[in-house]
Amino acid sequence: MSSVTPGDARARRRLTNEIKGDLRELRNQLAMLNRQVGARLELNDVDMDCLDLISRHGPLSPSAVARRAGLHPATMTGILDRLERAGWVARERDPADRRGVTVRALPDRAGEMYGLLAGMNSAMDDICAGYTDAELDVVAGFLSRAIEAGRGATEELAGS
Amino acid sequence: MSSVTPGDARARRRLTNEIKGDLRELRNQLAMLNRQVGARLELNDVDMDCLDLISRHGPLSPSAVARRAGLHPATMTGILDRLERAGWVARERDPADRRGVTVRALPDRAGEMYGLLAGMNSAMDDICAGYTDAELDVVAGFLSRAIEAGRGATEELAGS
DNA sequence: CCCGTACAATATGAGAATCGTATTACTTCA
DNA sequence: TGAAGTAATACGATTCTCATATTGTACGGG
Repeated sequence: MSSVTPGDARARRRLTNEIKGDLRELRNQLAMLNRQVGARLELNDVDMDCLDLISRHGPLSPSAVARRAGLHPATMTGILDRLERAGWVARERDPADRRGVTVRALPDRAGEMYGLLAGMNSAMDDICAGYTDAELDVVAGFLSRAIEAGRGATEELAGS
Repeated sequence: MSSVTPGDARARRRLTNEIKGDLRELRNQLAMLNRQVGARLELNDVDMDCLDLISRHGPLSPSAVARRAGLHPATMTGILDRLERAGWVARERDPADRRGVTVRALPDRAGEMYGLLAGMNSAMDDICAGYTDAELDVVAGFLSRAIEAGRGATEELAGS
């Protein structure tokens, strides 16, 4: 990311708006992909989101997942019940604080989901293969920043 | 997008995987942002998705929205009832085929949602402002391709 | 022209999910 | 020790989803 070239301000504005629109469209498209995958696995929409959170951000307490996902703690109990019954996660009592529970993603069924996402996965590999290392760096940096912006905006709304 | 530089294959693989992970995380984060916005507007999660589809892809028939969103047509009736009651969309009879209905997004309440997304919006403006035109082109291209990949993967799952 | 078939949207009812509140179990601090 | 606070969950009322049935409309063949 080098310094900004002045360029044509109008064209630049258009480009920025295009990117913001694309981001919204991408979110929607990926949500639909998720819904299809979830349907195959008999997983609820929200359940997938939570499973994703648990898989990515390590063992978490139910309330931590609820906070991150913006859901009511009581709702989380139901979600975890379903995920646990279907063998996606395990609940373990926190040895340090016996009120607490930590939820851990189990590797067993992960392959099933991976299989359903294989098409998307290889499509993304193909796309990435068409870029130079430097370009991929730009994209990766952009995505990280966008995630961070999303987190910030979410917290701002959640906190007020 | 120029031709690929050989570079270090291992580092490249790592970079590609990072991007794929970021994409999943971004989806999740934006889903949470959406949930917060939806909560403020008393809009359901799915309702937001459908409203987004209708806003972006012009007037659509209920069944077309249902197909795109991967939802049952009867579910769509309920969703549109809620959206219509709250003044987000309008149903109009299709003059060409009187069995049909077309759903159109109304501009009235769009500003409310825009306001809630203002934080995210300006954060993205800031992020984009830090890139050169050429870099933004790379990002925009990448996003378009990723959307297309998502669409393809979704259709593949939906069709089978 | 009319009838049978096909299609779009919606009504209806059964099952499931969500969330506010109450409850139980445990910790922490006075 | 006991009072207050916290984590998770049980429970019930409300809401949502979806399979099926129904209504209204189009269209092609006789």
